[in-house]
Amino acid sequence: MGAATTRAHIVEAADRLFYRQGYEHTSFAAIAEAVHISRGNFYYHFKSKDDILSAVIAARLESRRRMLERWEAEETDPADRIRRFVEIVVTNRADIQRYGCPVGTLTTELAKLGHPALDDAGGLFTLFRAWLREQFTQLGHPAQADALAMHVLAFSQGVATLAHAFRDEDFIHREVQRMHEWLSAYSAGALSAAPGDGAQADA
Amino acid sequence: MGAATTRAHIVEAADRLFYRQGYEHTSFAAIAEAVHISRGNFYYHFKSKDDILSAVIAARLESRRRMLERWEAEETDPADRIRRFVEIVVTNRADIQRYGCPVGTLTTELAKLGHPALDDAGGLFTLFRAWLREQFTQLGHPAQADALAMHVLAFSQGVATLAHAFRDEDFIHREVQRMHEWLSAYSAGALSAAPGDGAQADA
DNA sequence: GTCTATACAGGGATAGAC
DNA sequence: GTCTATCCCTGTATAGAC
Repeated sequence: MGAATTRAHIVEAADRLFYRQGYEHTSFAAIAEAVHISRGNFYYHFKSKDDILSAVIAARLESRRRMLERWEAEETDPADRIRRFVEIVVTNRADIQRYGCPVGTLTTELAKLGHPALDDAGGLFTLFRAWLREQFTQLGHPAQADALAMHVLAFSQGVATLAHAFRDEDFIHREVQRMHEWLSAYSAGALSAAPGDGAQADA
Repeated sequence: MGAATTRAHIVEAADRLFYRQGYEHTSFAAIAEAVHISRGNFYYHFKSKDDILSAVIAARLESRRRMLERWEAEETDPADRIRRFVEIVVTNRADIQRYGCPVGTLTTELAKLGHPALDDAGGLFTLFRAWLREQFTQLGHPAQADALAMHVLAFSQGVATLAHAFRDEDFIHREVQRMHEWLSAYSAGALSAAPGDGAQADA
């Protein structure tokens, strides 16, 4: 097994374990077992546990970037792109109910640990925020775009946290439905019919 | 110093540290330093770290129960009681920006640890959920009361998570304002004017 | 590149003196 | 009730053989 693939396997296994068990709670022994290598061999590929975390965060960032690029290619209407984002909690409902949101839970944990990689992990939130902001701007709401982006992010975090706590799948579907209705007020069709920009669409 | 007060001091310090640093990350040494007792002396008051956690959860439950009872006494209108709940994220904005929501972050951590006290911690969510459900029922929405309660909980979790991640106070105020506007559709005044029950109030 | 053996630190828990 | 001393386990990290 080459070094490159072993390294990739470690990152992959660590990613999954950090998500499911948390970063601090995941030991080298657990990762080693998953990858089928010895503990000592880690240090040929990474110099520390923090180093693995950095690689995991970088991998997640890259993965999410590719996902957003795919959405942009597949959906031409910014409103449809935002709907895609909202649907994440449905698409990933099984994992979310079991482990919560990979972005939110990691950020929260690193913040409590006072871990230096917190800012890097926060980049995941920033990535989604900027992307959503861009979509709302294209929809014709440049002045409120960032606030709207944050609102959609808050939706996803709120749904993920409670779906995780209560293991409630119906709740996810209800909140997504509600979000889609809220979004329809900001889509192109409703916009042309509305006299104002957003204050009214919100009420 | 009597046993009762020492025990209370331990619970108090552990509560604060579990909130700020997380449960697993908080060592006996850290609690001992905060309470100014020796490590060994813990085991006169508690038989294990899990035992301290149980006491902390029980204390939080009792604290929140008293808070809700106070709100019920101070506000006669159920709509005002719900508004009180929504305002939590403003009232506690400093701590929330630094440490997140005490209920959500603890529940998420215990879930990742596979900790047996997870269900007890979930009782905090259940407490708020049942209380909010009761207020919405009194407002005249018995059929949707639970879904509305969950929606308000999701709001608070979403806001807390993002306010924590971005340390953004303006965001908190915007989302609270948005929530108050949404709630106004469910208050007694708007209800009598609306033909339907809730589908419309959401749009 | 991968292994075994091991050093070293930290954390939970116990024993027993005072 | 509180202390000190200590045990034991787990976890990260290193050394060095293969």
